[in-house]
Amino acid sequence: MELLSRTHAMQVVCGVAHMGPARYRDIEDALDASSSTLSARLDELAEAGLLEREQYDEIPPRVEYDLTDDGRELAVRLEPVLEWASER
Amino acid sequence: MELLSRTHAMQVVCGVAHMGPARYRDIEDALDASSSTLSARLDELAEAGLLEREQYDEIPPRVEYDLTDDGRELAVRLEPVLEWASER
DNA sequence: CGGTATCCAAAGTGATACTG
DNA sequence: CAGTATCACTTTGGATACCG
Repeated sequence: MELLSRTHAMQVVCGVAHMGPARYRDIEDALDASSSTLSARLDELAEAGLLEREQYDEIPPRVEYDLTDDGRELAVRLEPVLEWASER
Repeated sequence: MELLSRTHAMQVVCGVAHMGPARYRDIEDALDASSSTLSARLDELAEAGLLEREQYDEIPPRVEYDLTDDGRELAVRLEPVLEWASER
C-alpha cells in the first residue's frame, strides 16, 4: 500500500495496463512525471513484482515495461478507483 | 488522488465503510495512526466530501464519522484494492 | 472523549544537467 | 532512447504534550 501511495504509482499500473508493453518514453509522456520520479516508480513496481522490465539491445535502446499477472490483477482492481477519481 | 495517497486515507474510508458510523477512538484503534495524523486525514476526507462529521454535545463528548454517498461509492471501489494489498 | 499545538526528522519530488 | 546524479525544497507524519 505504501508503494501504491507514492506519486503516479497507480497511474503507472493502469497506464501500462492500457498501453500494453510500454516504453519508458510513452509512459513518461502519458503521465507528466519527472524522469527521476518515474524511474524510481518503475523500479519499485518492478521490484514488487508488478511490472516486468524487458530490455532490447538495439540502437537506439529500447526498453519495455509490462504488467506481470500480479500487476494485471491489481490493475483490474485499481481501474474503478482511478475512474472514480477522474469523474470528480 | 493525492488525498487518497496520504497515509491511512484509504484505510480510513474502508474502515468507516465497515464500522458504519464510527467514533474517533474506534477509528484510531483500528488503524494505528497517530492522533495528529488521523485528525488531519479525517479533516481532509470531510473537506473532500467523503466523510461527514457528526458531533453530539454530550458529556463525555461524542463524535461520529460516517461516509457520504460519495464516500461510499469510493469505498466500494477501494475495497478490492485493499483486499489485494492484504493478500500479499 | 476528541481532539489541537509544536516541533522536527525523514522522506519524497522535481528541476536541471548529464551519460551510455 | 532511457535513464542517473545532484540538490534544494516541500511535505509529511509521528512523538509529545496539553486543552475544552
